Amino acid sequence: MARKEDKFLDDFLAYLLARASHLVSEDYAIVLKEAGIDRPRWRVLASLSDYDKMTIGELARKVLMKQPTLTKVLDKMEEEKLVKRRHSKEDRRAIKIAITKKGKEKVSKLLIKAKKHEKAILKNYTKEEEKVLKHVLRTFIERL
Amino acid sequence: MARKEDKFLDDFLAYLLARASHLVSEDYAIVLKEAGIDRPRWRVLASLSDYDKMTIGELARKVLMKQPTLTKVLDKMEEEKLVKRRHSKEDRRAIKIAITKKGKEKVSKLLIKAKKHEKAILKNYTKEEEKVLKHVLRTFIERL
DNA sequence: AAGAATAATTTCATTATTCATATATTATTA
DNA sequence: TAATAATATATGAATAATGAAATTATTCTT
Repeated sequence: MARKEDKFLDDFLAYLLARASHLVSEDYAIVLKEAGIDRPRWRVLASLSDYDKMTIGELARKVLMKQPTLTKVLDKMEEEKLVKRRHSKEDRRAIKIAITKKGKEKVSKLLIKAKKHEKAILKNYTKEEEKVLKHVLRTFIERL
Repeated sequence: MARKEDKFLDDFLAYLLARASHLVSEDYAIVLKEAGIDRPRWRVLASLSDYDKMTIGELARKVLMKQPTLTKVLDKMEEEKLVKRRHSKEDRRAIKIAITKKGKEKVSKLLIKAKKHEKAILKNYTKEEEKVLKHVLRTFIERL
């Protein structure tokens, strides 16, 4: 058996993505564990640090969870005072999720660590490679 | 709010990977559903189509599952006659998993469809972009 | 205003996942 | 070589995730 690329999986995009994603986020999971937070919560807080006051539906798409799953995560996070629920003014069916002060404090340190972690992972690649990688991933997300 | 890249998540590698991976594999899940197979089984069969007779531990790493999870998946797949267990000759603690004729038949059509699906996803990108993307992903996997 | 659609929640049954541990085997080492 | 450690897999119980309905409240369409 010669080159890896001759194998199906080692040249299969969906697999390369899944595996790379899995490894990268598993690697960062150590940081999360130290901070005493799990992945769903981290994702919610990180999302809210970009877009505060999303509806639950919007947030569910961002964090790659099903809506009923997210509802339950938010129940716990609300109890822990990391997020708040507010009825949307525009659409009173919808609920806007906002991050609390406590939530912001928790996430701000993690954001810095996350960026450091990413830098470490990308240090062996050129700026150009990083640019292509992120561009392609970003456009996948837009198109799919 | 200007560009997406100014947001944390939209420039955060782990998130871009997770989301792209999620979307790509969700898109292919339609094909799997039609074929009446679920993701764990598909991953096992696809892995075995490259490397037949892996031990359970090796396979678990390939398919991104914990060993106990995989053992249970294999129990079902063995019952369905998609795979076989054999004691390893070199190490009698270990068990080698082999794909059966039925398993091969099942997976061969899916491999073709998977490649088609990938081609469709990548059609908007240059060969060079595809090369960089896969190279970076592959080296993540090797290094992490 | 009626009916369809949407947002979120709740419930329930099913299935999956994890953790810790058990068993068998192999490797190490004193 | 006997004891100990390490490895590969299996198992069982506890926990969690998922999917599919049914529910409530609200908004949109005509």
